[in-house]
Amino acid sequence: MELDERKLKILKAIICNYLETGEPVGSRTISKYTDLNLSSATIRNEMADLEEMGYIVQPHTSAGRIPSDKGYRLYVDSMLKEKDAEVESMKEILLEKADRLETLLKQAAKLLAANTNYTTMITGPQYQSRKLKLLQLSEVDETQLLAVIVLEGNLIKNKIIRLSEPLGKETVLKLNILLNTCLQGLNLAEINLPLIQKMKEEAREYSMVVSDILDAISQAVSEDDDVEIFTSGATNILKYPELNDTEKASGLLYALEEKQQLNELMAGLPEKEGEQHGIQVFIGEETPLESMKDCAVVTATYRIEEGVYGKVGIIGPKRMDYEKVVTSLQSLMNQLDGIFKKPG
Amino acid sequence: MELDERKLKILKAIICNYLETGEPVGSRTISKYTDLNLSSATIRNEMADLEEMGYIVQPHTSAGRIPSDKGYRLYVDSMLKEKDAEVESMKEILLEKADRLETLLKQAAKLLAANTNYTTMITGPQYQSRKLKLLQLSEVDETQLLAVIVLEGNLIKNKIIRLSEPLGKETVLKLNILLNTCLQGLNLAEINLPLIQKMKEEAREYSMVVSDILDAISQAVSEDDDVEIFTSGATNILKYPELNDTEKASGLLYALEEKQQLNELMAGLPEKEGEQHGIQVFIGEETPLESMKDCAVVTATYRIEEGVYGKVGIIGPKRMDYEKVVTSLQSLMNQLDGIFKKPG
DNA sequence: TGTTAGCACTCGTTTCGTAAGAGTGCTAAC
DNA sequence: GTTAGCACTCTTACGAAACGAGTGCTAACA
Repeated sequence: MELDERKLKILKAIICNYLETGEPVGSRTISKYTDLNLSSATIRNEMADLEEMGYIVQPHTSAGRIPSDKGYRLYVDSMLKEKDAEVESMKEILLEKADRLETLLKQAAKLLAANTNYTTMITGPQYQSRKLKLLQLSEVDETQLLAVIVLEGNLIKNKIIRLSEPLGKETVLKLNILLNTCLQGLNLAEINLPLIQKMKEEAREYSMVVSDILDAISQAVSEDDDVEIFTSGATNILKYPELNDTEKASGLLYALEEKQQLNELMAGLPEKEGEQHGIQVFIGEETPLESMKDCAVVTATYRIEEGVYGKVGIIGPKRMDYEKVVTSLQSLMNQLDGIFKKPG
Repeated sequence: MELDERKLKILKAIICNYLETGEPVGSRTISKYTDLNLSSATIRNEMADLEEMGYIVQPHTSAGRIPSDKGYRLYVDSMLKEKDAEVESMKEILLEKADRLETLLKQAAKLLAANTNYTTMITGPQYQSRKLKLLQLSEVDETQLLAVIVLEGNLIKNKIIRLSEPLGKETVLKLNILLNTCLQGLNLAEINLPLIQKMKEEAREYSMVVSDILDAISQAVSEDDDVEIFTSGATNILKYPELNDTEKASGLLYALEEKQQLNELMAGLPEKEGEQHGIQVFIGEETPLESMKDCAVVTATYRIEEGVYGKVGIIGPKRMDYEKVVTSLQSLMNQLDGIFKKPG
C-alpha cells in the first residue's frame, strides 16, 4: 500500500490533534478538523489503512487512534526538512554573569526548560582535547600545594596536592615555570612519556612532586566528566498526564537526579556533523534509556571548536511540540556557539 | 485529663505501629501488639481519651487512629532525650576523594539519603566569617586575570577579571605580594575602607585593578551563597504512599529542584547551640514550607569553628523513622566535625 | 471502679452490573 | 470512490449492594 497525499494529510492531522489534546483522536474529529471535506466514514477507511501500515495505533478497540513511534518519526522527519532556516533568537540573558562555564550551562538548561515546558539537560564540553592554557601552583601551607589548571575556554580546575615535606617558595616558582613552559598549549593526549621523563629530569630531586602534579592534572581534567551534566525542569514531566504515573515518573526522575545514566546516554550519542547542529530525535523505543521509553528525546550538539563539543537534550512526552523544541534548540545552539567563539 | 503511664504506652504503640505500616491502627491491633494485656475495648476507651487530648486523630469515623502532629512531637521529644550518647559511626567513605568541599557535601547528602531512604539536603558553610588563606593572581592572557581565592577549610574560588590593558608579569607578582601581605588571615568583614585605601595607595597606578580584584573577591565569596545547597534522594519521597500523589509530590520535587526555597528554609534556621548538634524536628504544619506540610523535616548543624557552620536536613513523611534519622544525623555530624577539624 | 464482652452503627472500600458514550468496521446504497 | 446507517466493542462513570474494619455504648463482671 502506498502513503498517498491524502493519507499523509490525515496522518498529520491526527498527529497535530493528538499533540494538542493528548487524547486518542477519532474519525469524526478529523472529518471536521481538516479541509478535506470527507466524511468520517471515509476517514475511517483511511485510518484503517494507516493503522495497517503502522503509522497509528489504537489503544483499544473503539478508541480513537494515536500516532505510533513510526508515525511520529515520519512527522518529525518531514518537519526537520522544513525547519531549515527560520530561527529567531532566544532572549539574550545568557551572556550575563556567564564567566563560569558551569553557571552558563545551568542557565542555558533553565532557560530552555522554562521556554519549552519540558525537561532539559546539558553536558559540559568534552575535555579530552582541550589545551592547557595556564598552570599555577601555590603553596597553601606547609603540607598542601594548590594546583590551578586553566584550560581553553576558561575552564578552571582546582586540585589540592598533599606534600610529604614543604617545598619552599623558590621551588614552587621553579616548578611553575618548568610546568608552564613544558605543558602550555598541549592537550592531555599530548603529554606523553618522553615529555614526562624530560620534565622529571629537569626537576631533579622534585621529580616525585612532578609526578603527583601530573596525576592531579589528569585527574582534575577527567574526573568530573561523569557529573558534568545539568538538568532543569525535571518536574515538568509531571505536567503531562501520560507520564504522570508513579512508576514512570519515578524512574524518569530518578534517572534525572542520578545523572549517571544521562551521561551514558549523552556520551553514547555520536558527534553528528551537520547543518542543523546535529539535531537528533529519539522516539519511544528508540530512546537509549529504559526509563524513557514513553518519552521522546531531542538532542543537539554545540561546538566550541574542532573536536570540542557538548550536547543538549530535551525530554518530554512523545507528543511533544517538536517544532518548538527544534526551533528553541537551534536558537540556543547558535547562541552557545557565539559565546564560545567570542572570548575563547 | 492526665497523660498517665498507660496512655503513654498506648500512644507510643500506636505511633510505632503507624510508622511501620502507614495504615491507621485500630484498637484490636494495639490490644495484641503491646504487653499490656488489655482488651480492645479498654484500649478503645483510652484511645478516645488520647484523641480528646489531641495526640491522635481519626481520618474518618470507623477507621483506626493515626498520630497527630502533637502526638509525633511528644514522641520525638521523648526520643531525643533518650538518644544522648549512643552513636555508632557511619561508614567512612566520606574521607575519600574529599578534597573539594563540594564533592564532600554531595557525598554526604547521597550517603545520608541512601542510608535513611528519605530525601536529604545539605548546605555549604556560611562564608561571611571565613578567613582568607591565600590569594593568587595569574595572567591568563592579555585581557584576563585569574584570581584564585583560597579560604580557610580549603575552600577554593575562582574568578576571572577582565583587564582594560595588559599588566605584565612583574606587576602581577607585585600585586600578588601586596594583596597577600595585606589580606591574608582576614575575613571579609575585616577588609575595611582604611585598609583598602592603604592598598590602593601602595598599588599606585594600578589602584583601579585593586578595586576590581577586591570586588571580585567579595563577589566570589558571597555570590554562590544562594545555590550552595545539595540534595539527594529526591525520588525517595515517591516511595511513601501518603506523599505519592501528584500534587504533593510535584510541589515538593519542585522545591527540591529549585533550591531557592530550601535555602530560605535552611537560612532561616537559628544556629542552635548544643549538645546534639542542634537537632531540630519540624512536623507537619511546623514546617516552614507550604509544600512540606505533609512531611516532617529534621535538621542538624555541623560546625567548622566559631560562627562557621552549615545545615543538614532530612525530609520524609511524618511517619519517618525518627530514631534512625536522628542517629544517622548525629553520626554524620560527628564525621563532618572531624573532617573539618583535621586538615584545617 | 476498672475491665471486658457484645452489639449496633458508621463509613470507607470493593465488587458487580448497568448505562452511556465514543468510535469502529462492515454493508449497502449513491 | 464516497457516504449513511447500524451493529458491535470497549472504556468509563455511576450506583447499589456486600463487606469489613473499627468505633461507641451498654451492661455485666471481678
